Amino acid sequence: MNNEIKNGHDAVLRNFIGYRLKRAMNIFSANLANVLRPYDLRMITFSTLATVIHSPGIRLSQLSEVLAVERPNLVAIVDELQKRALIERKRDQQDRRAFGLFPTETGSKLIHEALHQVDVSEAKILASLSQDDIAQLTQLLTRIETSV
Amino acid sequence: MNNEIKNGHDAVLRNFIGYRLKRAMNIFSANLANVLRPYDLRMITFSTLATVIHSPGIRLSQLSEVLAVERPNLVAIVDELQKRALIERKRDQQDRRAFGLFPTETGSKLIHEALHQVDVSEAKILASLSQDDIAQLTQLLTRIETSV
DNA sequence: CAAATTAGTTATTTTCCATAACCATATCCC
DNA sequence: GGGATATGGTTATGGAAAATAACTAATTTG
Repeated sequence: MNNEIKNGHDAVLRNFIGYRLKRAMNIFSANLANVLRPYDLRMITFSTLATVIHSPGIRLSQLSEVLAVERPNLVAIVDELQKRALIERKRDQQDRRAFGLFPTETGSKLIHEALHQVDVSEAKILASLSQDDIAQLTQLLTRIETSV
Repeated sequence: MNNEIKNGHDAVLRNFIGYRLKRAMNIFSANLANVLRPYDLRMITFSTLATVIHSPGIRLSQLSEVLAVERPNLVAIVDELQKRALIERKRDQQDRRAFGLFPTETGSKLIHEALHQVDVSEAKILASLSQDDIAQLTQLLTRIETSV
């Protein structure tokens, strides 16, 4: 209804790119949560599993750097995924402090299905943007990311 | 150093706009936290104060809608700002359930200074983008936001 | 006027994120 | 070789953020 009026109150904040990024991101993350619910995955378990699939043998500490999650907080995530038999920890024989993380067959199937669904749902959100728009957006976001 | 190698592990996730949005947003929000620290403001107190300045007399429930924060969670925020004498609650005489929120002189000065600093710091992050790039980005983000 | 709605609040829970401290193993370097 | 130092994973803990249920006072609706 009166979306204009309501949202007008945040006119000051709308001057900030950070604010707009957050609003846009909220749409994606709310959507992501919905899409992942049937798979009993959250954003962080999804990201973790997807990364392990892409980089089998990756270590928890590497995962921590890549996903920008503190090491301690990843332990429970990895535990959970292992308990559900989606990934497994294998002792590294060269460095016996470390584990390599590997997907199981189940985990692999699950994440591929989930990835596809996430893809589909993102496409819906972005339906009003052209391919060029999306490429442009991706590029701009990448430039922001690499600017630091 | 080997940023390429490390970040390469998230190649799967990089296909998602949502992931890139989150990464970009993280840069802004980490920066924002730093800029606001000297003012003893957090993102949420900053947004609240800025909105009250722009819309004096706004109600907590309106604020809740605008900022997408649950009502109960705003109570403590407003309490805090009021305790610090940055805003005040004034009973609405037409509707005596409600309060209007108004900035104090102190609050107004503080937020204007903070807003300026945030502006400056955002500009630094966006230094490598042209004005056109920024306009383009803003427009794309707005389109995403209004697509739902 | 009774019922339903709205504004604000309290209380509580869950999740998220960060920090400190620890054990086991590996590396450094004298 | 062996002690100091660093690294990988873990435990424990606390604070901040976000969500829900339920309550009160006041207003609106029928």
